[in-house]
Amino acid sequence: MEESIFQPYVGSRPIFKTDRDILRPAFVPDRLPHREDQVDQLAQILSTALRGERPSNVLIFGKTGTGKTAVVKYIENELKKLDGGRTVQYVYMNCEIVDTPYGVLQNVANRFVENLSQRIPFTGLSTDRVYQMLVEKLDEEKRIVILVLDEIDKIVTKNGDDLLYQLLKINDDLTRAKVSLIGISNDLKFTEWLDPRVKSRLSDEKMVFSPYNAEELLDILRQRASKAFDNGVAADSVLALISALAAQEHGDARRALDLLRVSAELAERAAEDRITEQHVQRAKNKIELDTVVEAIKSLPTQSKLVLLAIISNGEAGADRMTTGDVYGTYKELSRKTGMPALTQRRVTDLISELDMLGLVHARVKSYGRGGRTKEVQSAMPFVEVKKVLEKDEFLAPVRGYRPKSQTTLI
DNA sequence: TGTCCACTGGAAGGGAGGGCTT
DNA sequence: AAGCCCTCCCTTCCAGTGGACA
Repeated sequence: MEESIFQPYVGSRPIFKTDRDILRPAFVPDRLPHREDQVDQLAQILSTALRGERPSNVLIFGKTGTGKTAVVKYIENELKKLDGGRTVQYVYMNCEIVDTPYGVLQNVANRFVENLSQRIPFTGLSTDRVYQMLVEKLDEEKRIVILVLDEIDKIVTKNGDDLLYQLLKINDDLTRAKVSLIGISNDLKFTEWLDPRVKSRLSDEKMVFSPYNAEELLDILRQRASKAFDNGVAADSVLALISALAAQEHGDARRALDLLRVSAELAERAAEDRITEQHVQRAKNKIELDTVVEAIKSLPTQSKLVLLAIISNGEAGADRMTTGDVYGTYKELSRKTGMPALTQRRVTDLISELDMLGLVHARVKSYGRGGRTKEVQSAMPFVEVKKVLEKDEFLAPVRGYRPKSQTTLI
């Protein structure tokens, strides 16, 4: 045991006092700084549930990392303390992960099924059947169900508001149970997509979470740091730097906490006993790179091919290009790799997806007589992207590919 | 002022893949 | 086994269009 590769790491004093989960965004602390008002407001709305009445539906708006989910989960914990989950039941559902009507109904219903064999399968039944099963399950007991739909805009933009309409009037089909909805969205304008009836029913109560400013972020960090670290590990100046950085990114507390956690991990790995500003800078770069690398890695092969086409054109000197240019190179690449080539229509969708992931910039532009098309540009350094893309086996045949200086690349 | 390009992006639908029901 | 259902990924078809140029 004396000579071990672990030696350098076991000797050093760990930086984290306890569990590093304290710094994860999903952790719900026993106090939410600068969200006291929202907590009060939501508690007031939901308190009717404790009297056995159905609370109003609530719509919560706010950008990422403004504490929406934290407040909702905090209230869930508090309700449980009081009620023990007997009459009030909370169901949390993230509609970005479960984003089909069938999926939502199936998931919610399964929360009320203990017997594994009675669980509703993830496919096979009609949506109406699943809805009926959900109604039956809910109505088995007299209870108030608070259904939280996080990222509710995702399900509306993809599938329309039929599901919401159905859920909003589910109480007509229930005799013993009652359901309230809490919708969480980071898109203020998403209600514009909704049918007016759905809109008014869903937003009995509205709450808006504004972004944290740097001082508020600092308070949050201080609170968490004092739990996660011993005194002196995370100096106030370091925390201030982190909150300043996160405040620039529209006051995202999740970002701030990630930065602090990764900074601490870097410090720990370097066997240092305190976090320095260098650690923070490095953590910032690491997080940014990791996010991009992860996004590219998890792309389907066809999207990778499209991305590679954009990068290749870029390397060939065409900084900006049209959809047609991308498609030309893409077709060439798919021929060389032996992948079936998708239609241009499909490829434009893939380009838009890459745009939404922030990997490329694409905006529609008119060149007058030259037509109207997307102008596409890589948003990332070519080398970095290529490094990741080249790890994909399917793309092996086109390693080192350069497009013919053909196209009319702008 | 009108033309006309190179697409855009919506709509509809097909079919493969999963799996229930009878 | 035949008949359904739901979702995902795509294709086909196509009306619509911003703006440089004639």
